[in-house]
Amino acid sequence: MSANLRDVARQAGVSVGTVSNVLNRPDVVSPKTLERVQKTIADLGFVPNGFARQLRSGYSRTIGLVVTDVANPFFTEVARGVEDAASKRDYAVFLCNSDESLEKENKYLSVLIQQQVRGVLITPSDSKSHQYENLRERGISVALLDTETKNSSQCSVSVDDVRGGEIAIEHLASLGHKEIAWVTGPDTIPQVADRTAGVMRAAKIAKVEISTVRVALMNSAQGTDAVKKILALKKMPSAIFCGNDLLAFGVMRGLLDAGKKIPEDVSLLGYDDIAFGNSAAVSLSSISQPAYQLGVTAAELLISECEDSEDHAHQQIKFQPQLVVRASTTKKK
Amino acid sequence: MSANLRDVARQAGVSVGTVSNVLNRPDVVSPKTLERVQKTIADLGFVPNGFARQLRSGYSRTIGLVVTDVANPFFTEVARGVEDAASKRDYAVFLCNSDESLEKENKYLSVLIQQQVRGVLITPSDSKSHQYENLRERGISVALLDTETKNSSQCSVSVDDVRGGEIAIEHLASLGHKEIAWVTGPDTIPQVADRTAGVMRAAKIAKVEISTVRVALMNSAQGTDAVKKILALKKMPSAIFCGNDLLAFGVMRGLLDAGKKIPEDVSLLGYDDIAFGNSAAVSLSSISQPAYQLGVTAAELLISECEDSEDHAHQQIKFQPQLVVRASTTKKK
DNA sequence: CTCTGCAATTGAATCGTGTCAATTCTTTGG
DNA sequence: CCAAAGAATTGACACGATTCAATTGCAGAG
Repeated sequence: MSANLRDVARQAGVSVGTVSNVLNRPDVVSPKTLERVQKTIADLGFVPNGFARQLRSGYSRTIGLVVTDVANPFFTEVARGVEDAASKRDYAVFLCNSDESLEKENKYLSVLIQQQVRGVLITPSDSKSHQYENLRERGISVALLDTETKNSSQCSVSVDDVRGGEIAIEHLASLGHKEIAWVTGPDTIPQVADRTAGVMRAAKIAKVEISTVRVALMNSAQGTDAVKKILALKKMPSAIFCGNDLLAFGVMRGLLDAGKKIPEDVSLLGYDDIAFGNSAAVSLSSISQPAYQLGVTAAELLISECEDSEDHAHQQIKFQPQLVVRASTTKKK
Repeated sequence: MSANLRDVARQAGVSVGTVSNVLNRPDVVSPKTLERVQKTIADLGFVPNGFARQLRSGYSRTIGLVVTDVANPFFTEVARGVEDAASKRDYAVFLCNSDESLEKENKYLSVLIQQQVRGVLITPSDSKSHQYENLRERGISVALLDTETKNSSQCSVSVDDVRGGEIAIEHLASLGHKEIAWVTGPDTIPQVADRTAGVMRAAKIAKVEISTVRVALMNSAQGTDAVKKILALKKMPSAIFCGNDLLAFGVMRGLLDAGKKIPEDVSLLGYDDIAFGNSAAVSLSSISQPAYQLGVTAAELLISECEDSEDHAHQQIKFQPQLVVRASTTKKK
């Protein structure tokens, strides 16, 4: 059996209260007892029992992170940010993967409630879902990640996806492209909806024609599938903009297999700017997002909300995306 | 405040013990008290407090997963497998990222102990570490992931890394390469050590000369750095074998930047066969591992150990790696 | 030498549930 | 109608850390 607080107290010749103070308010303990007790703790390999702690205090030190796709490097970067920030404040993170399915998302939220997490950071897989209110009623803070919130009753950390869509089209239009394919997932995904809005707005201004090609999931395989649909369009676009980089890699592969040259025959632009981009067959131009920073900021915001829930002002933080030009986009010939 | 067991007992006019029985062993309670208590529970919206429950029972339904690099798609595949398998048995997963640092690993293990996880799945960042015994003494099961164990006192699920190293060199040797660079991380990482062993054994048999190039971390950036060292070798190798695909992508980039052609000037072989491989500048030949399967198997094994710890026989399961030839390796000219 | 005030330390009570020996209630066979 | 067995219920204690009112120790002032 592993040591508990009482064992430490006995061994160090002090009371349990003092050991507890050593752990939670070291400043009230005299330096020499502090040192002695700490040594005993180390000797016995004592680690406080989280349950007991939580039972007494009523709160856990865990948060949940729900993302739509862990296989997407963008989200692993976000997750690293969240984890580093959480770990700094001694929180542990449950990572959950919703695969863009509302059903899986709800299932994981139930699990998180059961685990009594203190807060949840979530990338919604759907724009409207009332489960979050349910969480708040149970005293679990919720912050939206990579999605902007309409109402100011919650925190959110996002990147301006509308602007991202605009930047992309502005870039392609400035290279002379007039027919552009927009390959992306369902509009129920908030980020997709926003990027689409930006695309359409910029297209109107730049007088560019957009052909939308929908896929069910935003991964590489579906990108390759999408190429068939693109080639079947009545007019072959001179540029393709993809909803994320994974899709773009799939599209790239499909195009190359079909004998198309990038960027000579068609320009290709991705979204997320994941690290693999410059190792791709054709180095991929993309819209960059501060993924790690996004994760860190969101975790800090959430934890601060958890701990000072009284005088916490909800914030909506929005980062700006940035164009990164590499080899896959070029002037229309 | 939300209702507790005592409130329910008072309201229903029974003792706390009976309410507890209603929840956990309904068969010993008489039908009519059962019904009455259940109604009271519903009326008060009572939900048992998980902390207290777990404190009393001593067990949680969580496991920890410690990997050396979440940014590596190989590990995200493994993680997906673990999560799916765990979720099927109603376990939640803490994902921790050791970044190949023993210090971070130990810190996370400590956090996991605090959270009273039921078991830990770990990819050791170092071949010798006694912390695991410590976990077992506390009743936390430990299974090794992607690493073979020497002693049979624990479960492990791994891929035959020695054989992987052999396959790689056999492949390159069969293409006529006689001087091969082996680019990899420190030998303290068990997988690296095994692959190195396989490389050396096969090299001896095939009479191939190996130049080892060490990097500190097995990521893409360090791969690019390693190219300088390769180019500085007294004799330029005709083939390069990398410890994982991320390294290989970095090396690929460095070589292309240096004006080398792949595979004409130099063949390049990776390890892990991650999904990006066929989207790379030169489609990457690699040694494939069943990552998802690895995760599923490990999680199932660990959970079965947790639940029948008495009559559980430790197993060491070993998968076989497989050669996948794409465009980056070819006959020596 | 005593008194005061502050710092350090103590340990019993507490959080909400599970357990189990003890107790009460119910049933049944004679 | 009684005794004994079996079923149902009770309630004190345990789990392990936190809290806080009470106590002890100590230095400095008078």
